[in-house]
Amino acid sequence: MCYRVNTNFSIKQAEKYYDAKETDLDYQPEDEINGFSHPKTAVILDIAPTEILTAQWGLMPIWAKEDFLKKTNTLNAKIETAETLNSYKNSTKNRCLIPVKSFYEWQWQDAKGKNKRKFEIAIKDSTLFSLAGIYSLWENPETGKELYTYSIVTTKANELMSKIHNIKKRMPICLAQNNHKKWLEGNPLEDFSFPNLNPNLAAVEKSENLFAELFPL
DNA sequence: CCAGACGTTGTT
DNA sequence: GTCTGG
DNA sequence: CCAGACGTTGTT
DNA sequence: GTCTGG
Repeated sequence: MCYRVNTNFSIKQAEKYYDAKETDLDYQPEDEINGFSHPKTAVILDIAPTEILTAQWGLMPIWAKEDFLKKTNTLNAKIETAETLNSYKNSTKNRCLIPVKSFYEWQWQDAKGKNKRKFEIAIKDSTLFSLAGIYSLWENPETGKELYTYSIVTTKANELMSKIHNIKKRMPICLAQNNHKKWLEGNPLEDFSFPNLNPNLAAVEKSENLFAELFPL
C-alpha cells in the first residue's frame, strides 16, 4: 500500500514545520521514492522531537540479520496486528514522524490490476504532513554501526482512500500538526486507527497518459 | 520438539 | 529473541 | 501444536 | 488414549 511517497521539501521547510533542527540528516528531496529500495529519509523521533535526522525505511528488529529485508516486508505495519507480531512487538512504543508532501496510490481498473490509475494523496491544504511510524535501532553485527529503521503504520481506508485503494482498502496513518505530539507521546495505537482518526485527505490523479486510458488505441 | 520464519499487499 | 508450522 | 501412528522381524 | 515426527 504505502510504498511510494513524495519527499520533495527542503530541510529548511521541515525545520520550520516541525520547529526542529537538522542534526544528522542525509537527505535529498525527491518527487517519488520507492520503499522497496529501502531509502533513507528524514524522521523525527519521540526521544528527540526537536531534531530531524535520518532513518531507513524498512524496520529491522534487534535480532534481524543483515539480509532481513530481502525476505520480510516491513515497509508497512498493520495497526491491528503490530503489537503481536515478532517483527514489531518491541517497537510499537517507539514512535516517529515521517515528513512527506504526499504519497501515491494506484486504483485498479479491473480485478487483476492490469490497468491502474495513479493518484497523489495529501492532507488537504497542507504543505507537509507526517506519516505515523514505529522504529527500531538496529546494530549491524558486522560493523557495529547503529541505524534507525522504521515502518509506516497502516489502517483501514477512509472513504476517499477506499475509492482509490479499491482492492485492499488500506491507508497509512496521516498526522496533521495537531496530532504529532499525541503520536510521539505513545498514546494507544488504536486511537489512531480509522475511524478514530480520520485525516482530511485530498487526491489528484497523476496517471501518465490519461488520454490513452480514456481512448485506448 | 525444532527448524524456520519473522510481512504487506507492487512490480507502477 | 520468540513464535509457529509441520 | 496437531496429524498420524500406534509393531515385529516370515514368507517356512 | 497417548506418543512422536515434523
